[in-house]
Amino acid sequence: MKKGLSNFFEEYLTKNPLFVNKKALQGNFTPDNISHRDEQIKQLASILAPALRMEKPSNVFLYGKTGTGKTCVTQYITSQIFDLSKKKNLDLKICYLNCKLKKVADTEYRLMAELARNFDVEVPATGLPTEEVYKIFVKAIDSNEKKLILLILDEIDQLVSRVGDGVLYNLTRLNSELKNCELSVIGISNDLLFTDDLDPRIKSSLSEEELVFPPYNAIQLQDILRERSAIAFRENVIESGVIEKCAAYAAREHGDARRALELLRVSGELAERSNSEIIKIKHIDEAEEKIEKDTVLDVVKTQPKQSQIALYSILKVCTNENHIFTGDVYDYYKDICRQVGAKSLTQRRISDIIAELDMFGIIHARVVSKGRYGRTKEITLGIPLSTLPKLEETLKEGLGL
DNA sequence: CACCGTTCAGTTGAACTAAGCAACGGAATTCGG
DNA sequence: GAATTCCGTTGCTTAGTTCAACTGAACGGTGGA
Repeated sequence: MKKGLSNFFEEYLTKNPLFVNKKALQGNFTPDNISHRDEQIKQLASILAPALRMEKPSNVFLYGKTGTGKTCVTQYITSQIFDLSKKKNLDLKICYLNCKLKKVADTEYRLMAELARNFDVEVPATGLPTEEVYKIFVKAIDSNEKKLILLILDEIDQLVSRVGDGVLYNLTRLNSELKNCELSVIGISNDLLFTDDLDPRIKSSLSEEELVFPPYNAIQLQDILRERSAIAFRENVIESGVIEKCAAYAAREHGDARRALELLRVSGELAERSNSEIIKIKHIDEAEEKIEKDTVLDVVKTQPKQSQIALYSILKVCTNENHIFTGDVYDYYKDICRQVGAKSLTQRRISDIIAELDMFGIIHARVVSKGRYGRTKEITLGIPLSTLPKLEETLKEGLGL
């Protein structure tokens, strides 16, 4: 047994790996050149260029669906600016914040607290007035030397939909309060119509410039995949047609490049695991399934207990009927709570939780009117049937059922 | 048949509450002289 | 007497609750053709 294991490891090491540099396919990788985004790069670069003269660049808004390169382009440009500014000894600071992350930047207080922490100031998680946190932040950045800050707010639409646009107003107002310091905001939004229901004053001051990132088409995705795979894999390990199929998959999903890359990476991992010398088309199908399963499980595991109970109820009710509504779920939910020994929340809250689960894409909840028989949310599962058993098992385990 | 008020089962927004936390200030304790 | 520690109070955020207004199409009744 032991012998077998060490043999296995030895064999593993002598095997020719498919990957040379797996990082190139991972989400946070910023490549040296980004294809099919020349226009956006040029524009964003020229908008942000004044930073290198220590002049405040205009505020910018970037729109585009997920995986269209918004974050990638921004990070590429800002890191270049940062490098250059370092060489020239400029006091330039770049803050990147993802507003979607729960418990990090999903309220005004937490956003400011997190910003302040970026400047090495400790801010308690609660207890202070938000106004006070603003003061702390201002004090932290507005020291004697002149300074320029580029604030990148990713998924800013999430923040605004949760807490309203007052935050943005306060942010823009901040500049007038700062004496030696200037602050530019780069807002990144997945929602193209985001600014429509924004206070016009905020809109005009915050989106002085706007950039739209169109989705990639299949051909462009292929280019990107080829480029990255050239870095990531050894030569000639990809069966012909694999790239094309990956691209096609992702193009179907509104041209999401991140997804395409992940698909290719996981395909590679699966191929390697199955001792295949090359990545074959069948690995893509396996990868597709695995990604779906993994992301869902990942999201579910990190959900608070109450959400898990709610989801479990939905799952259970769903297996019996195909059209299910909030009321059914809530009844079942209360049962489960009793079984688990958890305090059951009100229906009001469950309604919100269902909406949250919908946002994660695990379920689809649609408000329907059933005429005289009321108005409710119609809930359907948003995940493939193949992941159901595993999901149910995970939930059961997490809840101790 | 077309029109219209009623009705249901939640949805949705707003005000409110409890739990945790921080800061502030005064009281109690400690300490060195 | 000064410095330090220790509560108690006040005021904040946040998650969740309570309250109440609102919703929108099917139902069922009415009236007109």
